[in-house]
Amino acid sequence: MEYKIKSRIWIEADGHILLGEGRVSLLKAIEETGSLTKAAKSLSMSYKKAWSLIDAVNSRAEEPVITTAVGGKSGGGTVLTPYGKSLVETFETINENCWKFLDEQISKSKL
Amino acid sequence: MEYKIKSRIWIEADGHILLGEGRVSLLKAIEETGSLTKAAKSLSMSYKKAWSLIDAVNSRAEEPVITTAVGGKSGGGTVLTPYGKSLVETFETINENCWKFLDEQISKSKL
DNA sequence: TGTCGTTATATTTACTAGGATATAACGAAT
DNA sequence: ATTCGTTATATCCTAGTAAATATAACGACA
Repeated sequence: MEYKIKSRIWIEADGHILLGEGRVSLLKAIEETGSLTKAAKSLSMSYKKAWSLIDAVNSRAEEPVITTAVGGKSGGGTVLTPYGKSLVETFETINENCWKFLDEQISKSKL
Repeated sequence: MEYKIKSRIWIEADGHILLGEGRVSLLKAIEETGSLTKAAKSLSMSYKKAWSLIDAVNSRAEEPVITTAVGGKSGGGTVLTPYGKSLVETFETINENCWKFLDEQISKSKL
């Protein structure tokens, strides 16, 4: 029986949560599908929840994270801005670095 | 407006959570008060919740984390075992190291 | 102009984690 | 024997969160 160490990180802006693991996977799903509806479905998440998450991110981020289009032949869609992509990218690198760091820490410890 | 990075870590045993921030503060409160009832009160936590948390820790840890006494003049009490103390200590050091590490990471990033 | 799939939002329903409450057992001291 | 404060556990009940449902607005295209 071994102990394992886990972590969750998130980025805060102005005391409110801006970006966590859930929101990052949603943003990535948006990038892949080009639509908030499809992204929500691909994560088995209700549209409402997905929309609230994205709304929270957008209202706290220094720049918009997505651009939305309403209407048109395809009904519209949602795409990530370059700024949104860079947010996702730095989050994921820091997150992976954190995991590695913690694994080192636990193996150094007496447990 | 600045972004800050936060984290929560926890230790798992056998796929189940063993120790997180909440359980650690409870263990510390037990160490200070010598009683599960008083520890729960000092954290404004119901006895039931405190007991369930401690029970979960005890059932997953490799060695007992507390010893309990029932009855007697003072009604009984709960004290941390040396193993419990060492768990708390290593958790807290790793946690603080993690915070420092993440602060470095975010300041290195482009955000 | 009517259709379509999307964004956007409100409202109602269901679920579940936690709080409140009650009670038993225990044993040292008086 | 009685008292006392604690551990330990069961049951009920509430509140806050998430899901389900409904509906409006939009605009390119046929």
